Amino acid sequence: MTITQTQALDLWRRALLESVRADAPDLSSRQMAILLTVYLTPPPHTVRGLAQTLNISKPAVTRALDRLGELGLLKRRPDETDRRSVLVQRTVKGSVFLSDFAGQVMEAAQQAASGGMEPSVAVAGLGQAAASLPH
Amino acid sequence: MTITQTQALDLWRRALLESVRADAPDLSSRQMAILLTVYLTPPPHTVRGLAQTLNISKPAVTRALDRLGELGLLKRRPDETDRRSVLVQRTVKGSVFLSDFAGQVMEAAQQAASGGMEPSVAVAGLGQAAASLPH
DNA sequence: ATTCTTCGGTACGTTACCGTAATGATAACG
DNA sequence: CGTTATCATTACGGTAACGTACCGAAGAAT
Repeated sequence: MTITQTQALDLWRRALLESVRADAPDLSSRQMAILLTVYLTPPPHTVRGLAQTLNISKPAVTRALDRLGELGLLKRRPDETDRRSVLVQRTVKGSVFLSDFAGQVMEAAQQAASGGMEPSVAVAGLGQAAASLPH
Repeated sequence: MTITQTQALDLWRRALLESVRADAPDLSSRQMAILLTVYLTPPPHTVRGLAQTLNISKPAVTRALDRLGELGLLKRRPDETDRRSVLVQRTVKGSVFLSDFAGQVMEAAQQAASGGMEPSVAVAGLGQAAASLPH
């Protein structure tokens, strides 16, 4: 899967637009990153581990888990072998949510690849401006 | 560009992770959606138009433009022909920002396609759970 | 001219998130 | 044992976002 700069941005735009339009749970970047990490990365997942992976503070992870727990997209389970720790686990609802979201991204990818409708002007401008600067 | 469910989620995860780790301007979904819409969609862009496109309130757009303006990623220019309106315009800084971001997405797409490291277990679980429910 | 409509912005109260610092519980070590 | 270290969580103050409601300015209509 190799994509152009324009395709990358248009993919992101289309998927994000769907996500914003629907007044769905509106997760923050951190919440979404945690959710995806838990579902796509081998367990176990602890608060500390997630905090390190995302490079954010532990309380931020705790609060994100609170929120994702309320929504039923994730759940906590005490670690039997070390009762200080908490293991973050997947739920059916979370799987469905991510499955739906994946569908949106896939569709966005299709449309972004097929040109959609009007990439030419805007994209050309972006390419020029960005290429003309040392950053 | 046709991708699988797993590739879609892994792409999103990897790109998002980079974005979260770097303590970059940390834009909200709406802010990002506005930014991308302005850069990838033919002008003119007005507050009201953006509000309709994203299906959010006008004040939300105004505040998002305030923020994106502070960051220099976008700017407002009064419409000469109708001085009630404001035209949202691109900036060099915004172009560079999106160009960088596109790079992250492209890289994430590469890695997601090549399997990265350990998709098997987690992904299988997701597929099963999601497929087993009527949603 | 006087209304009516439409534009973006402001005011207000609410909600949610952040990071730092402190707390409680468990484990590990002397 | 007692102490220290390591979990996650809560407390706190600050910041930023939300939506509803309202406002002044500017155009359109009569």
